[in-house]
Amino acid sequence: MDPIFKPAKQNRIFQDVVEQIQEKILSGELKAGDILPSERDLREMFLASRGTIREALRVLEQKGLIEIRLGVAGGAVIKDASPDKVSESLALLIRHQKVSLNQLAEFRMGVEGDITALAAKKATDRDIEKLEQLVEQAREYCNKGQDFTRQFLKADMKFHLTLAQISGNPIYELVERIVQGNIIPYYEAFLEIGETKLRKNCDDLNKIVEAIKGKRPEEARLLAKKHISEYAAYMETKKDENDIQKDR
Amino acid sequence: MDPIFKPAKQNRIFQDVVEQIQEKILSGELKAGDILPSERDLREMFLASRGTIREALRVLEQKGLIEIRLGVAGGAVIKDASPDKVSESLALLIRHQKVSLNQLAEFRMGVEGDITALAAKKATDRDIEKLEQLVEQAREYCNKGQDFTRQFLKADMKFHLTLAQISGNPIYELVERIVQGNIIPYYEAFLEIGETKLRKNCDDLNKIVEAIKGKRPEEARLLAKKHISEYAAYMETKKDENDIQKDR
DNA sequence: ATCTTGTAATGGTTAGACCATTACAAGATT
DNA sequence: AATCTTGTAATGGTCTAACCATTACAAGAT
Repeated sequence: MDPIFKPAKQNRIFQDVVEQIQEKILSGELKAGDILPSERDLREMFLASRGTIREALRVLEQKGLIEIRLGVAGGAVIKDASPDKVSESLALLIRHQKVSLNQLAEFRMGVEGDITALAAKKATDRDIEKLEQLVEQAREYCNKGQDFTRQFLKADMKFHLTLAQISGNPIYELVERIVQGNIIPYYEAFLEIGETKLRKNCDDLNKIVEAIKGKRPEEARLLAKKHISEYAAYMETKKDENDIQKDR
Repeated sequence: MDPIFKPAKQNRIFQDVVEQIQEKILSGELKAGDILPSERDLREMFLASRGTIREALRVLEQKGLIEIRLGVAGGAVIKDASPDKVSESLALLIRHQKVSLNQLAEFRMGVEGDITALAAKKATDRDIEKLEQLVEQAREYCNKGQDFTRQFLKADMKFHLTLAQISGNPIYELVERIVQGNIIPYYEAFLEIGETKLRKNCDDLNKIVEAIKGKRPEEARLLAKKHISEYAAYMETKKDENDIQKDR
């Protein structure tokens, strides 16, 4: 038998709906804040049943492209781009044990190094001022002792995120957000960091700022890598202690 | 008024279904290959309508946790963890945020450098053998002239992907796939690379392999960065030429 | 032994109904 | 006049019942 005819449509209808709407969003025809027609209107426009439209909306929602609002004047609102869903799926992968914390740390070492080196090249005086403020804040929490570990960690995260912003490349900012969103929850379980270690961390940050101030990218890179590396190693020992404690 | 009563359930039913099934998957109670009960059975188990069950299945499917098979003995099959969905959502973000090619190249320079340096540290004799084969193949396409640009580019991509695999860190492999999936489509529009440039590219790859063979990570890093950088710059000029041509 | 066909299970889709939530306007109260 | 209450209508959330499309498998035909 010769294949004279091509198979008639095999796609699921809701997928077609998803693609059409997604295309309009990505092309910019639909911007953040815009509201899609109501489910009943979409049903008429796509000539599909409401159930099918709703399945399409579930997919778009899960992709992070829309958000549903209830009530009159509600509906599917186009969302601004956000790294949340990337973070979510990465978190799923990690929970599936496909990626270890060590591998995440290894990746982070490379990326933070690149970010810091770039920041050292591009930082303006204003940027450096902001970094100094952040380090100052971190040191305050550090001086207040172990109880403020959480605040210190938040300041530390903010510091690295600011570096990513200074790098001027949104991809780095994105990666930083994703990594932070996935690493921190794991560490939060055992939130007790020795005071000596806290002080050491502060000194690290200070040195990094100094290197950036002096426009020495490669030195900044090495310092950042060392900072991450030691931090990860310390957390790993804490984790082991925690595991042993659990075994008892 | 005192808030004596808590608000009655406000969650959407399909979300509850998603969470219950997802939990069973992540806890390992449901393993890859297992099949969920049929929609009609799930409807009875969750005491929900089939439409609601189907909305939950759409979400789980979009998360990459299940896959739907048609026909008798079909149903929702639990999938193994895979980076596809991370890649997809990140690609969405990149398209949405309109990240520039230059920024993608800048990011790639850093990452490819890290990957190559890591590969130089970890490569086994077998790995190096494989890399040499890939370069050999690339050189063949290169010698056949411009018409084989596409094949050459594919070989070049394979080379970088292999480096990521050698690095032993799945995150790098993931990033490499994402970058390739997002960069190549942009370049494919103007697929004509000068023969001198092709040859230069081959030489680059050769040098990188040499550095890896000699276990010189930092040299390998620099070579890789230079390779990406020059490649991106060349493509940028090609792109400008193309734009001018369009304007006519 | 191989091909064909019927059967039943399962996902895909539809239509119509009703409930829950919410913005807003019209009316009631102060 | 200002504020509170209530009705109304639009919209998402859910349910039911039915039929279509795809597919594995068994029973029968060749």
